[in-house]
Amino acid sequence: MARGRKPPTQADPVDFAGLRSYIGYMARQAQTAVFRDFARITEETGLTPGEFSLLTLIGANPGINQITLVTLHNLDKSTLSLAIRDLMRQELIERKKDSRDGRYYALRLTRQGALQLEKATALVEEQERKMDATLKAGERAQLLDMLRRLSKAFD
Amino acid sequence: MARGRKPPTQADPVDFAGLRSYIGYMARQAQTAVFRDFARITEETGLTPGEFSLLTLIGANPGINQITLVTLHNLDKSTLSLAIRDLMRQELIERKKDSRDGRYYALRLTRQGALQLEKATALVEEQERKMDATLKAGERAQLLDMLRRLSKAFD
DNA sequence: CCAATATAGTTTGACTTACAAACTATATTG
DNA sequence: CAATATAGTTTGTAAGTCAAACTATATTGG
Repeated sequence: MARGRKPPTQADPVDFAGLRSYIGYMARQAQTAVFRDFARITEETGLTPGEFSLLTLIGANPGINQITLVTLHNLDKSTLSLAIRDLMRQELIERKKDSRDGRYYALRLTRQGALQLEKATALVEEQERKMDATLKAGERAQLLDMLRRLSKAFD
Repeated sequence: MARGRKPPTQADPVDFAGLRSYIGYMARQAQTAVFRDFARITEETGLTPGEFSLLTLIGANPGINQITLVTLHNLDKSTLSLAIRDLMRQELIERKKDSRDGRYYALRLTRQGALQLEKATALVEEQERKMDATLKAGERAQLLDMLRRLSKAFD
């Protein structure tokens, strides 16, 4: 073994230019790292990151409608419509027409949905602990607050 | 005007459950907010966020090859191959075979690429200043450092 | 030297996520 | 009741991603 190889990539150190001083760039790097790690959770539960947060919101707010979810997540309503359809097909959520206003659906978790959400939540908490390991005391709260402010900066 | 409407979405406050205490969730929210805002930059320069960071890296490291970019950005080499093809078609970069090892391409910005990058960089700096407006003194450096540590947590 | 193996990069196919526009259906109000 | 607004669906399109099979070039043990 061990034939036909060369130094792993570049011998010279790479110049990141200003890239690493951009919050936009670093936020993307962090976010894609988290998502790559989430693949493990997806394997075990069948839930993608987006599905996980939708189920969490529906679980905590039974009877919530799609348009509310749309504003919370800043997605297009057509995008959400497809996501909801998939969750219905997987029988993780169910819905019925609002009796007072037939334009709305009231969304709820199914028994199976609540179960899957519970499993996924445990794994997500684990993932969060892994992140905590890289943070000092108090930094988590600070980070969350800064991220919240950043999101609001572009409203 | 003003007919057939109702309260904007949900009257009751929404329960975010644990969602807002998850770094994973908040990082995604912040990142998508930044990307939505980047649309303005894309309109003016024709560059997507991914193209911007590729051009920045190529600009700062003339002669860099694709496999190095792949490891820096954690993408699949096939994904990068397509991105490079598009940048070539737009004539923002050019490449020539490494004379010592014909498997490598040496990538460089074209004159046009350097120009577009310069324009986009100015707009990105502006975007960063907008984020700074939500941060207190010293927080930017702290945030960048935490994001860097998070990325490394999942290596 | 050359066969075997490793590496750089491309092509193709599939999948995911997203948005926009046109549509259906229901509700409100002048 | 006609006009308008809102909730949600369908369809088309595009970007971004990965994986596998492929081409081409390079290295090295025997």
